[in-house]
Amino acid sequence: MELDRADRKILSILQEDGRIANVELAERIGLSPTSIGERLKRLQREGFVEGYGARLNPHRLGLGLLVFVEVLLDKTTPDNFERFARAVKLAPEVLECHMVAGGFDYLVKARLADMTAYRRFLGETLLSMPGVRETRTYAVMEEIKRDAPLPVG
Amino acid sequence: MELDRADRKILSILQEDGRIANVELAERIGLSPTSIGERLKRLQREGFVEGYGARLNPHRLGLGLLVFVEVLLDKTTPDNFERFARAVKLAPEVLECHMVAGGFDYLVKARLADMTAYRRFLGETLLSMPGVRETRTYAVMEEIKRDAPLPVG
DNA sequence: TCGAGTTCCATATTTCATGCGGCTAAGATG
DNA sequence: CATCTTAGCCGCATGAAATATGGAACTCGA
Repeated sequence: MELDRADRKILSILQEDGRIANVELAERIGLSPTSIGERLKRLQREGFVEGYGARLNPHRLGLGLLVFVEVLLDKTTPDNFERFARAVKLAPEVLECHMVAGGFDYLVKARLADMTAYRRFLGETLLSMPGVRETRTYAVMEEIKRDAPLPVG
Repeated sequence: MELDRADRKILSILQEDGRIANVELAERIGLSPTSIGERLKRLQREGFVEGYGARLNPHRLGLGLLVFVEVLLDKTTPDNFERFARAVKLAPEVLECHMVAGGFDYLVKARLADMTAYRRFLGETLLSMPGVRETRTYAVMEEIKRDAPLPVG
């Protein structure tokens, strides 16, 4: 399945403004609203568009601290990985978690109110997760680039 | 400015489905569409909602490789930081970039097609950025948790 | 008790999404 | 070359939704 120029434009615009009206989207691309609607439905059916979401301001919500945590597991039992993954998915503070190749096992991205909240999170949540042996925390001092759109062009 | 239970519910639902109809949002919360509309407009005006975006599937778009890169700068000139930040914002492969406290200066998150594309990106983009002294790359083997909603409850 | 402010709602108007039928162009087939 | 088929696009009509307006109920403080 190939994407033509119009498809990419649709995806690009929708990434920036997911609530744009179909008619406006159509005139910005140069096709009729009907065509755009059909294309968009196809893009969703084919799995290019997974959904839509509001972009919230974390600082406005009292989540002023962004941290990345490198996590090392005890390698003894292999199902430690599975249990750790399950625990991570249940923690609302954790926005992302990835298994990586290299000097550690998981990279965790989390948002919290402040350092006090982070210390509690580290002790009560992260270090209490099954199989966690060691963590290294990196607190973000400045967010240079945040949630950039995927390059579709 | 305080958020009550209805506000939080609006934000929570909109994070998951940014295109939900106002009427449906209203009945899921238990208020009239008019009230929900007023609240939503206020939430945008006050900066809680910054915008809306489509969630695209990176793998479907040929961006199968997710990497995190730790970057160290030459600390000689202070405006190196500023120039590096500018360069990062212009690179479409870079989805996030944060200045961190700890063993390195910046953490970069980038999506690329594959390792070949990453090697090109590393050489032609990252290492060519002003003031970059050293990088450590961590390729993601498995995405445990991706783009979780902010906890608003 | 009175007035101001806030929150909510019902209604009306406008705007939008969507389904349907028709049109055209490109490619396949005899 | 004629014809058939398919895909993509469009206009139009209909139903649904967003939004503006006016007004009711409630809170709070003077």
